[in-house]
Parts: sequence; C-alpha cells; structure tokens
Amino acid sequence: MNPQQLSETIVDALTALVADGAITLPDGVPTEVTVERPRQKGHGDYATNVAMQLAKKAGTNPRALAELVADRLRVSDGVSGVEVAGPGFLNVSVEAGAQGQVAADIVAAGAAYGSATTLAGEKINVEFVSANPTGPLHLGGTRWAAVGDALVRILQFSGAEVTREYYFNDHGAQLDRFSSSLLASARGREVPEDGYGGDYISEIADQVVTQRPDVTDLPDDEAQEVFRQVGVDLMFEEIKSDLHDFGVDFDVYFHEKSLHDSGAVDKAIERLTAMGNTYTEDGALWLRTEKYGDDKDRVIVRSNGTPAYISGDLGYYLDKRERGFDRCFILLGADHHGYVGRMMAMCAAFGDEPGKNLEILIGQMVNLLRDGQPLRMSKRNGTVISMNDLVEAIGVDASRYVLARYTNDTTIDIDLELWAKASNDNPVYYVQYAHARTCRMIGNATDLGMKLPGDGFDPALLAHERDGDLLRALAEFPRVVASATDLREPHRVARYLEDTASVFNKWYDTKECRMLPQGDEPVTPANEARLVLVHATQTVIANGLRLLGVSAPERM
RNA sequence: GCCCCCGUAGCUCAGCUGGAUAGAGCGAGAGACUUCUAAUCUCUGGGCCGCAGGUUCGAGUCCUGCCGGGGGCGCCA
Repeated sequence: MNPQQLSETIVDALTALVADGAITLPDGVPTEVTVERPRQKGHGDYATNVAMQLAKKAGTNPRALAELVADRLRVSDGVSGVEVAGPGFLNVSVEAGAQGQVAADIVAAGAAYGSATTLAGEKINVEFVSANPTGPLHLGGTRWAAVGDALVRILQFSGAEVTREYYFNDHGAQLDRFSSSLLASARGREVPEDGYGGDYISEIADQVVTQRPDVTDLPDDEAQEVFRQVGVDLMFEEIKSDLHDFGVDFDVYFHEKSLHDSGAVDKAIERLTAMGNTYTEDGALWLRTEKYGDDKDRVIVRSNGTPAYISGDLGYYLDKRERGFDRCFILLGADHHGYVGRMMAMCAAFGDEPGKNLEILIGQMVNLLRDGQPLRMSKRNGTVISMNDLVEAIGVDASRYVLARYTNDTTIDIDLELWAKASNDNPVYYVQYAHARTCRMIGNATDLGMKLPGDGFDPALLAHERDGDLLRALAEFPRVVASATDLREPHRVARYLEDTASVFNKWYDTKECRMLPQGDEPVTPANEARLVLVHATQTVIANGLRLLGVSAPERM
C-alpha cells in the first residue's frame, strides 16, 4: 500500500460514513485527502489531518470525526492499526505485506516509476539560458541550464510535451559592443567603453582574422561588420558546444532578428493596436501595460522609428502561442525580475491569462567561494566566471547537481573545495554512491545465482522497521515528482534523493536486513525479498538522477 | 523613493504550499571496519525560526509594519 492508495482508502471510508448517515458533508466528500509521513516515530506509518479539515463542515469536533473514520479504517484491507491522536490526527499503520508490495510494483514499473499523465496533452515551451553570444556562458546562465533542463525532464515525466528553447538576441546594440571589442582587440586598441575584455575576445578575434584575412585591410566600419557576423557565429557555436557537453541540448534556437525580418513584430503590434492597447505619445508608440498591472506604460517603438527591445518579446510571445504552446515558461535571472511586470501585462494585453499562458520563474544569483571568499567578477576585465570554469573545477555531475539542489529563490554560494571532493561530504557523491552500492549488491546476488523471485515474492517478509522505512521512502517518489512538477521546483527531487540514499544506507547497515546469505547459508525467501527491495531502490535513485540530468554510475 | 528575493543550529540549507516535541548535512565530541562498497553507519551536544503586532482550534509557513543583506527600477539590451 502506497500513500495514494491509503488516501483512496480514507476517501472510501468517508464516503461510507456519509452513505450510512453517520456524518453529513455539505460540500461532498473530497476526492483526495492529505496523507503524510509523520516525522515522529510512534505516529504510525502515515498520518492524515482529514478529521481536522472536515470537522467544521461536518458539524462535529475533530476527535469525534476522527474516531468515526478510525473505526472504518481499522477494517480496511492493508491497514493494521489506527490511532486517534492529539487534536484529531489519524495515525495509520500499514500491514507489512501491503507495504512490501510497493517494492515489486516499483521494479515492475522500472524507468517509468514516478512518471504520471497529469500533464498529458499539455504543450509547454520552456525558454531558458538565452544568453547573448557576447562571451562564454556565465554562472547565472549555467544555473538555468541545470535547473531548466531538469524542469523540462520533470514536466515530460509528468506527461507534458515540452520544447526547450533558447532566445538569441542578435538585433540590438549589445552585439555592436561585442563586435567593436573584437575589432579593438584585432587592431591592438584599448577595450572600448561598455565593451568586453578578456582572453576570449582576443581568441575569437584571432579566429575571425584567420577565417577572413581580408578583414585586416578593411576600414573600421566594414571590418566591424565582418567581426560581427563571423565572431557571433563562432561565439554561439562555442556556447552550444559547451551546453552540449553539459548535457543540455535545445530543440529551438530562436533569433530575435528573424522576428523583425519576418514581420512577426509588426503583426503583434497590429494585434495589440486592434485591441486598443497601444497609443502614440511624444512621437513614440506605447503599450498600455499599466492597465494590466505594470508600474507604467512601455515604449515599443521609439520616436526615431526603431523598435524597442520589448517589441521583440511581443512578436516572440505571439509566435510561441501560434506555434501551439498553451503554456510558455520563461526562466530569468534575478537581474531581470523587473521585466516580469511588463511581460505579464503584455500577456494580458493579448487577452491571455498571466500565470497560466505565461509563467516566469526567477532564479537568484550564483557565487563561487574559494577559501570562504567569493570570487569577484568583472565583465570589462573579462574575469567573468564561466560554465567551463565551474565544470573544470568540480565536473559536470557536481555542477548540475549543486545548481539544481536549491530553491530558485536562494542565492547559491558554491564552495569549490566541498563540491570538488570525492567524499560523503559532497551530496552528489553520496547519492551516486548509494546507487553504485545497489549495483554492486545486485551483481553479488547474481554471482550467487540469486534471481528476482517473481510470483514467489513474499512482501510480508519485508517486516523489519528498517524495511518499512525504506519502503515508505521509495513510495514517496511519485509524490515528490508531482510536487516538483506542480511547484516547478526540481530541487525537491535532489533533496528527496539525499534523504532516500540516507535511509537506504541505514537499512544496509542493519544486520537483520542482509540481502545476501552469509557464508554457506542457503538463499532464503527473505534474501530474495530484499533483492527486490534493492532493485527498487536502484530504480528510484536512477530515475531521480535522470530527472536532474546527473549520471547514475554503476561503480565508484 | 518604489519593486523583487532572502533572514531557521557555529556554517550551508530543507521544511511537502496552516498541523503533533522545527529537521538534514558539515563543523565539535565519543564510537563501529575478518564488510553485502566504511565515499558508510551509531551516539552526544547545539534554536527568542531577524523584530513587533494581527488572522484561528493551531503560524517557521498567511497579512501589516519595522530592521538587516542581495538584486532591480531607461525611448539600454
């Protein structure tokens, strides 16, 4: 019996009480009730607060209602005991046999265990990273590469059809600064005002000169155009390649320029104008964003006739919607949180529902610490810390894991010494080690000729307290995936894996729970039952790590 | 000035969207290796959940106001 099944059992009990006239619920019986793992030993295997939630509606007090439900639950299949405690909690103990069955169910589900169909039919566009190709991918973008990719995997696991998209700004002034910086480097000049410095600039400049030797003899303005075209391509290819090595591949790389060239921006502006959401003032065209909750209205076409940056967003959003994405996610760094108001207003101005058709997730900054001191960065000096710097310091798995294990609202300080360590201090190694341990155990079992018992599996043999702890942890996985999906919080998967790895290690350390027979002892049904449990653990950890894009090594 | 995020053990952070005696890892102290992989486990100590009010059966969680830290507020992108 897993938590979902217990929830259904409790709903059945409530339904029966209503049918018998024992209680009345004016709003009807809830379709599901909260079932949680109590923190405290002695509070049963599972607890529910349903009596406290419904007492007022039922016109009774929580404890009295709890007693009625308890009487019903005690005779339900799979339930071994029920106690009413505290203000009206129901503490439920589950029969060992019913609980042990979870292990076999997990093994049967395999790589699909934890997946769901709750988002089936949803077409979701997740836009993330979207860094301009004016330099190597920085740490903020790296956070989104890890979190965004994990989020996509989680949404897919919950049944959604998801597209990974990278929006590439190749229309505005930022690339002018990049190309002028390349030009300055090639001609041995100082870094221009608002320009970019650093070794990568001179490296790209050298590559451009190698590809286009003629650039040396061109006048500045023509040369800069060559540096722009060739340099941007080189830089962008480098970013794509770095992301690929990081395990992140986008389905669509969308160029802002194409929106202006194709008329998509004009079309969006026409649409908004037709809806009465634009007006002209001081020679500029404005969007009525304040009407939809933004601080103030925004210019979309400047008085000199050139489109403002947000005009690309208008065209882009409309384009996504017309490509059939009912839900558009945009993942932004905290330095862009000021855009949320106008983007949501834009969404509403199109007649869409902010928060539903458009969701914007904000991630806080990332700092690297060495010897407890943050590493300082400067764009101009080219001392920005890149994804490659992080990967070189701690590896891809640790990088992805550390970036995905915190809430987006938390500023991350990465202690390079800790995350480079191959020890149990390092959470990613701790989780991976638990997986490797299951693989070794299964290998040992195979060497002894042990096989999964199949129909001969007796779940009631997983009756030790530590068996129960592990089974309940494994049974949580689908609920963790569900909450990570609903809340768009991949870090829940990482935290869950750490907890589950810990429960597994404690189980492993329990002499009564040995999976392998000792010495020359014959293989018992209990050994076989525990082999199922180890397989189930391996499945859960592997599935969880896969959602985070972190490898699950078989040996370490 | 206005907006967003954070404030929980010495440190780094969770806290399942209002539930029981607030948790984990690290650090500190004491233990367990003829092992199913000790990259592990066991035990001990450690807290006005920033402060003050409010909402209710119940608040780390929701509301208001302060304090402290970080980020953002352009006809830049």
